[in-house]
Amino acid sequence: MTSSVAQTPIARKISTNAVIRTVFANGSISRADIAKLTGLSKQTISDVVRDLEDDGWLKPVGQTDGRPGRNAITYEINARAGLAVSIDLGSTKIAAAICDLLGNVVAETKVSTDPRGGMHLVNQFSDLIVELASAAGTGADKLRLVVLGSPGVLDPATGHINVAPSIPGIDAINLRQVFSDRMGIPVIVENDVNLAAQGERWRGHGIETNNFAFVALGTGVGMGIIANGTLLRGARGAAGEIAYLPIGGDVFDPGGFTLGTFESAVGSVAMLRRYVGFGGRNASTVADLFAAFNAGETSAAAAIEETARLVAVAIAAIGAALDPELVITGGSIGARPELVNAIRGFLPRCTPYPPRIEISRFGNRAALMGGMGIAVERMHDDLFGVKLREV
Amino acid sequence: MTSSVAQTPIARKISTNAVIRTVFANGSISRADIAKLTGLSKQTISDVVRDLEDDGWLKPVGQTDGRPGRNAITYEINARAGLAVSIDLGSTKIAAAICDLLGNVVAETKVSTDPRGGMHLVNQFSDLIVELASAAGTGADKLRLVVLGSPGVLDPATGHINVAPSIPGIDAINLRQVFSDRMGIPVIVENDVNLAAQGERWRGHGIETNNFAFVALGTGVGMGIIANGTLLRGARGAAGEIAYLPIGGDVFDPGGFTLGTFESAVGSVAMLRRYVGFGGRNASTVADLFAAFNAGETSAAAAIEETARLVAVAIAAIGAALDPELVITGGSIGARPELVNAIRGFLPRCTPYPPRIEISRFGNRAALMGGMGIAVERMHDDLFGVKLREV
DNA sequence: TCCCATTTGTCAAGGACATAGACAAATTGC
DNA sequence: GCAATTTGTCTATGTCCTTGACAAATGGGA
Repeated sequence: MTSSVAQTPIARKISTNAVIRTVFANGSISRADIAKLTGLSKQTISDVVRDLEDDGWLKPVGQTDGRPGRNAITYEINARAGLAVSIDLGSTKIAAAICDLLGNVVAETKVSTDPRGGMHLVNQFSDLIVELASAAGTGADKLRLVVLGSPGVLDPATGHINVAPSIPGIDAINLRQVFSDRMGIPVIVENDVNLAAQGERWRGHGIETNNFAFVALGTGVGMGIIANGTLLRGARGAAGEIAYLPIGGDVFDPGGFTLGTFESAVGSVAMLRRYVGFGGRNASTVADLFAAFNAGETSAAAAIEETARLVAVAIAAIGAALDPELVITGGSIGARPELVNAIRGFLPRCTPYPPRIEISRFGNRAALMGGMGIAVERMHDDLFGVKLREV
Repeated sequence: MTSSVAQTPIARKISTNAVIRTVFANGSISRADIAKLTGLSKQTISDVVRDLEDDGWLKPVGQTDGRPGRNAITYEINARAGLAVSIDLGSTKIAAAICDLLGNVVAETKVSTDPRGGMHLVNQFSDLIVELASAAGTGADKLRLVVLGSPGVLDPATGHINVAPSIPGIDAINLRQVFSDRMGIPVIVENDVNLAAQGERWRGHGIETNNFAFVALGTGVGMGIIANGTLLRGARGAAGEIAYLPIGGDVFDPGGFTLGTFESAVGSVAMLRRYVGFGGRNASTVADLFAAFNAGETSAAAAIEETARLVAVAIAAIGAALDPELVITGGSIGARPELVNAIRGFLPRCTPYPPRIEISRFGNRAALMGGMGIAVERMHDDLFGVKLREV
């Protein structure tokens, strides 16, 4: 009788959520306008905004001016009220950034990966975060979340990395758990190519597309799939593992098991082997090969063309299975316009409805961007999400 | 001031939804137990149940007995309060059924498809529905929804059928619109293989699996994909159109454009051609071919084995792209255990993580089941769903 | 300069919905 | 027959939202 505990938090949550979303969508806005846009009453908006301001989520930012009538106080999101970390773990480099509630990058850095792997990486991440937080003028205790992109196949339930050939010792520990315990905040681990797809979805070519695929071509190959607007992970987290596509070789050859038939046919090693096979002698790296191509060398052209042909067939297969509207390419090979143009040439000859092909908007920052996108989305959910009780 | 209009329907909607879900999940149940399970107060449950009973959604059904304390009145869903129609349109047969809110079939029938196609089919559907409603002891006006499964590629937004080679004149009209106007209730049009996948998801092998594919093998081939627990349609509704997979032939051969490379290689026509090529002479239909196989004929065995090999490669490709936990096969060829056993033999030799393979639980009723599953789900959503206003 | 239309934001009253606790009614078991 | 138990209603109370009135603030024109 003294005081009821929490009777109907749901109605206020819904209102709060509506207010926050409106402010996110409209930037600096007055309470009167929020009321008009949400359809809620002025009174309710005033109450909700007061609470949000008291808790630091909104801040008054100015006044309307120049129109008849009393000036309104305008409010906007206090972006610094929520900060999160995105880390892209690569075999040679680690990129990391801190972003705020609006997705603004407030600090970013890049270092060499500790070659000892395993727990040493956790230490490295931890140091990196402290350093970034300091650069952002805040404490590590203000961070709410870490999103970590890593190569390898991840168990979607636990975030445990099952196969990560290029990072030593990382499949031996439960990276998500260990790292989360160390930092004291939630850690989300996601495949780096999946993150790249999310990055394009968030602020890249996929921003208006609910069905697309991000295809990474480099030393290895991989794919991130956005279908119905959300990321596809598959039953064991191995969706998009196109290394194993039965294209470019004999799938019944047991050699394809370990390396993957398609990866063996279009990875950088295969491309260079192909170049040598065609008589090329002036390239020991993929960059060299493309330089040779641009210098007019026919063996380089042949190597690129054959690779493009196989990639086009793979995209045709993906198109038949998933019907994407768009395929975004990235990675050291996939980001080369020379290759992509060749793919564009082959595609209409092997599939009746070729998807559009674009090169990643973010280059090698795509995964980092995706991590930030997920972090922002997750922060919004945690802070303002309306969760209905499951019965 | 006279009376407020509809201030906070959301709280009551949430409570109502919780009650309905609890009754669905638990069957015959007392108000006191609903209160315990939902965590809502007895008072609220009594109010909500009274409203639901007044509107005909719940009905009292008995009393508890044998335990100490006052006996409780138990309630259950009034299944007949919502009826819907599922229709599976095939090139030769139309199957149709009426089901109630709980998914019970209350009337079912099967007739030959009107060969004139087009508008004649709408007439046929309409007559069929009146007849079924009468058999179910109700009027057609009690029906809330029709789900229609059809071959062909459907525009996910409009439900318009773009390509349906086996049904004449059906791509010339907006079937969903015309049929819906005729019946005066919403019509959902969905690809038949997608519906089959939904059927397995609802009450078949996919009931506990969030990531699986239904592969239909017969005169044509097709696939329905359930990923993250929901159906994948793709950008143009063509997800799962594995007829065009670059497997079993040269994808750069323009002939594959119209028929589809994979379909040309494993459809029933290809299978019979292959049988003849191996010297077989005793089969003019696929059923004959399997009979010949079971009689020990080697050319039949060879034809089946080669088909199984190609299907296994296709499943490997699908596995690489989607990582399903399970592949369910159906269709006149895909439902044959002889073929599926052969596929199971090939699969581990061409992919490192072969998915489980099962034959459809419902045979040629899978699409009809899927339509009922969608209808039931949609009725629940319409009747008791909690929709938050989008800002 | 003054007044008026316009807009903002608060106040006050009232309704819908939920909760908690008291209590009557119904039932079993000793 | 009585105690224990369970059901379901009644009463009181609190939160949240809405509506309409109203004060405060502002620009524009007479």
